[in-house]
Amino acid sequence: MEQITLKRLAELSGLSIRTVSRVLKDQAHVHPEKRELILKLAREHNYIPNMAARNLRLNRSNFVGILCTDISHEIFMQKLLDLEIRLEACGYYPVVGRFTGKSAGLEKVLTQWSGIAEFVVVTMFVGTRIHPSIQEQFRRFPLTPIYVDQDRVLEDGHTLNINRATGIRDAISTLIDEGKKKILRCGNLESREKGLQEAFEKTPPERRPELIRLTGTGTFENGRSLAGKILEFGADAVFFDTDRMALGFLNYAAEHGVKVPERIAVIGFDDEAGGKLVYPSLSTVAHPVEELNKAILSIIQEKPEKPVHQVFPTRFIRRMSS
Amino acid sequence: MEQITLKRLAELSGLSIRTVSRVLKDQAHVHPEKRELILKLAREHNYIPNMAARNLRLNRSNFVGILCTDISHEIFMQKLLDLEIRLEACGYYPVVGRFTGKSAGLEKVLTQWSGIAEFVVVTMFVGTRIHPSIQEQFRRFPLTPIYVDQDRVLEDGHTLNINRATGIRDAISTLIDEGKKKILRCGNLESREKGLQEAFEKTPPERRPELIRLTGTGTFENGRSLAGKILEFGADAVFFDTDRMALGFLNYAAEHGVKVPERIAVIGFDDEAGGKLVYPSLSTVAHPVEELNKAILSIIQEKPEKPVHQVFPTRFIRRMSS
DNA sequence: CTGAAAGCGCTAACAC
DNA sequence: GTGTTAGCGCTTTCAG
Repeated sequence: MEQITLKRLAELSGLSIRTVSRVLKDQAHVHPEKRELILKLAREHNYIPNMAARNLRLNRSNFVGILCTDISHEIFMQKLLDLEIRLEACGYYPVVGRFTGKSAGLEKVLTQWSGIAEFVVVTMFVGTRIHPSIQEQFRRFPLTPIYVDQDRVLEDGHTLNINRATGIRDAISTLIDEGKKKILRCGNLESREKGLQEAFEKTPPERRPELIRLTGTGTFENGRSLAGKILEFGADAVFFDTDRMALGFLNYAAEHGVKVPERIAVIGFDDEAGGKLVYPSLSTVAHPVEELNKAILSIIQEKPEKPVHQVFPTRFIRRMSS
Repeated sequence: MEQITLKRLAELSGLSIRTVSRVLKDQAHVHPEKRELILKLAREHNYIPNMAARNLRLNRSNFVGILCTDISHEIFMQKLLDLEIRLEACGYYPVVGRFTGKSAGLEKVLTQWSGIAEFVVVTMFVGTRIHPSIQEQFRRFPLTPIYVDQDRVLEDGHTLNINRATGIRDAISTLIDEGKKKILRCGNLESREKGLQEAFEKTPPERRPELIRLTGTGTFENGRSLAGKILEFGADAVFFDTDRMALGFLNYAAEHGVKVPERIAVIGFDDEAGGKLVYPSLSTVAHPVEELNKAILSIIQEKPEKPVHQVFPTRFIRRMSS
């Protein structure tokens, strides 16, 4: 179906483009009769403005690029969903692309998005640091990056970071306050270390429980396969670096009749949806999704000259497993 | 940062736009020296073509709208992720928007997407039928809808449907073949009925198990709260209309020490990721995600004149719960 | 009140 | 080999 244009509408009505435009944008100073005529014609021909043309002319856009490692990862998903709703409320729409940290793939995406989006929200797994050459690459494009969760300030764009320590500290503190004597931490994400230490440090030495560390890859399978070992240690509480691992552990516990939290309290990190579905439901540390997205939106709307750099705290969510 | 344009590059080099364009598009017939000069200038000024302008001129686009009820729903998520990868491989990117079936919200989205995307993939929950007035609305926009899973043919666009019966029939047949005597089906989705009946009908009357029906809302909570009742019925197998419900049941079973599948076999529908995480892992019926998305891609690439109407079968995935 | 016209940044047919 | 030019569909300034 051929889309009708302003020009064509002008021809059909015998009026000028300017007048047609006035009517369709509901501006004043048009003779009522001519207005009616144009409106009628527009209706008959299903006139729909071409946003690409409008945006080009106005030098703006209503799309926001979202780059992430893997949207299927639940945390990204949660963030994306929340962000999408907020964007849409302001007439913006997310365009999504994958970014694994490779320069080649990024080049392609940014090329395709140039002139169509103005901002690109970059959310990667923590630990996947943006390489300086990638920043350099961004600088070449007319797209302003909003780096999310890079754990440091990247001067070429806006940076919104997440303080993982707060939620973890509260989680561990709760365990300590409730008298746990042997806490095991499973995983090897550096980002989980600080909160753990803070919780121990603020506890008087004589009340500090024993702390055991066990490395782990972060996957469900890994959590499941480490479960036997963790139980052997005789820990009465375990903090997993990821909900996935914690869920793997709970899976094993359910299979082997290990009582949680009676025999061992379990806390994860991420607040994935699965944590609410299992029995017992998983205590965890949640990302500051809403706060983060509000900040993203304000950047997109206000387009601040100066780079914005903010940090948002995580929070402990207690459920049944602890 | 001001983006440099072809025009400006032409001024700077003292050559014409045409020549600059030739060089930048790597076309022949340009004097090597001039080529070098332009290339140098382009590099220095970070020339990046404006896709909005290019697409406008070429009357095409590299964005595909995706409308769905709720991307956070895992099934949508799985489909979206797979589709995104396929699209990106061909230089297309998904623009996502929410669509709850309301005409007002749709109007806004379609308006913003007109001229920017050419196709809109519409995926709603089954049972949420597209109202004719919505189809009418689509017709007014220069966007071709690709209706997914509407369980019937909508003539104003392409329709790709899912045959739920195949997977469900296989699932139930397995239960029957393995000697289950009392099968309970829980849920009230009409779309789950056919496969169930097919399985019973192809079984000789004397071997047909008893069939009990129980309505259910489809949620995790609902599955959990119906568990007691289901067990009281003395069913030795239960098919849930959704994995969510099945997971709720398994959660209850784990809590109360009910052996699955020994005492009761459990099968869900949807193949959500959570089904692999629980213990015992959930047998389920999977959507034809890849096949569906391949079809979507081929429509987008080939832009067939005639509406495409296809149906894809679901399939049974056996895990530990049955 | 209304219209002519410039121009957003890019493409490409058509000259020379 | 290279330049001129006419748009894509829209907005908006400036004249009348």
